[in-house]
Amino acid sequence: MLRNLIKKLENFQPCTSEEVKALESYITPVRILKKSEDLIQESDKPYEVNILLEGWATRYKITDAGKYQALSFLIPGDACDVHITLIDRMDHSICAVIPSKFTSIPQHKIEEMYVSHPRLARAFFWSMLVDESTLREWIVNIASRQAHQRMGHLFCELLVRSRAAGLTADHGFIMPLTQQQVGEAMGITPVHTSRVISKLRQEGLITWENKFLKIHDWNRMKEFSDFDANYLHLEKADPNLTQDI
Amino acid sequence: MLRNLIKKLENFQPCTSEEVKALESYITPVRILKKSEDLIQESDKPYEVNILLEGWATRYKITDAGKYQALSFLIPGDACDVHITLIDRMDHSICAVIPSKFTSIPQHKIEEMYVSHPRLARAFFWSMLVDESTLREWIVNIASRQAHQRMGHLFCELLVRSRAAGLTADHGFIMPLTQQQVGEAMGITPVHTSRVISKLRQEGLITWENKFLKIHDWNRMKEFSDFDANYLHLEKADPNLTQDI
DNA sequence: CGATCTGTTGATGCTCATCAAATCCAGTGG
DNA sequence: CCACTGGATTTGATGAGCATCAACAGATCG
Repeated sequence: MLRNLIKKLENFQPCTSEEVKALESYITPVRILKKSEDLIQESDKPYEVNILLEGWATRYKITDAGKYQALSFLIPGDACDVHITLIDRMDHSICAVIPSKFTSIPQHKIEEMYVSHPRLARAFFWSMLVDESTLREWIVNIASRQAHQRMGHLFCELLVRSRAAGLTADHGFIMPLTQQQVGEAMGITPVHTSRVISKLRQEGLITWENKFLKIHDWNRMKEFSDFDANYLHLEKADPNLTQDI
Repeated sequence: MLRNLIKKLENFQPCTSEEVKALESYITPVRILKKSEDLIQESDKPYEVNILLEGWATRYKITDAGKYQALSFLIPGDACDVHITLIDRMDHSICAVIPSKFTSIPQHKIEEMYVSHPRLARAFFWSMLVDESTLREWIVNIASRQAHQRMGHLFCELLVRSRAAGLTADHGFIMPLTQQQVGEAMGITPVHTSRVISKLRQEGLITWENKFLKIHDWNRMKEFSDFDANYLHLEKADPNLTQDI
């Protein structure tokens, strides 16, 4: 059940079977969310560290002007910040983009983990650093690249992360987002998103059908999108994750 | 010497004199950086948690296309991620924008802190969550607000953070950045930055002279900029920090 | 006190938003 | 099984926001 999470953490360091067991003992019963249902909302008090088991989710905020802004996408194995319970109110919401299954680790189990399994705790800290690094790269992406590159960059990221979570091994992966949703992440309108994607298709860089996205020429796509996976901190992971295999 | 850092951490929870002493015992000798000198560069291995004592700094990245993108500004009292030493290579650089003084806490002292002063460690974790939240708000700011609001929002943030670090108490604060530098953060050119700022001045929202920025009408500025300080997580701090005092 | 950095202003063009309408598709109910 | 419905995507036309190029004024500094 925690397959993808463990696969992901093992990109930082191997997990012993004992650690896996400990992790399994921490988690709460599965919570199932329908499409478009919020897991937690801005201004809610967080009591546990959520983990996505199946499905896809998005972190988002809505501005006063009513604009919806996606902040990151969660894929199976992604966990929220281990220290999140320190804050009183969420500063953003998390929503299931398709029917999804979540579990969580309650606050007191986290503290138990610090003490009894510091190695495991470190793996979660690493994961948190990667999340933070990813936010920085999104700022770079949105602030300083044009829409075409920006979109390509997002697709590269999602491919590498899907590989790192053991969801795919080649250049295609399941991406159950609508064009509008990827546009909301990159700060462009659905209309422009459509134009950008049709351009990527014309260039022969991707195909995207039936929720399945395939990157045709990884090296050309990386160059086109100015993508460098350094920010995902997979230094200790299988180099194939970020290469043209 | 750690005055601003302690002031900042106390917005989360009070520090005992014993904790202050412990913190002081952890830190390394002061390192002085000249203007435009890098504290650490992308791809360097981090060995310690840096803390800015005096001056200003910026986190930044440079894209393949040669575009410089600022990712956040550091003011006195700001610390880098407590877990940063877990990663092998920095994903961004940090540069002094004016002559600045830094100190740091070495990796092994951090681990010592986890054990001997968990309360202190928690305050650092909180600070890290705020940094992450701030990155998310920057994404919202850059992706979904226009340049005028974006700039106003940045100024609001810097004022509240300056107050939270005990650097100012009213509506003015020292901001030693050039227009180009704030533009680099907001993803706009120096030319457009100049136009945006002259508009903010015309509207009577700010004055900015001799590195001193003053916000005239806090409530009007907040509304203009769609600024809501929730993301800085000052829930337990003095409410005046975010109000029109 | 020249040289360089910083800020200002004007003119022009590109990127992307907005408005509008048509097509395609999945899901629903009869 | 088919007609209906609402969402998702596509395409076209127009305009706003910001980039870019250029020139100049003011500030800063060795």
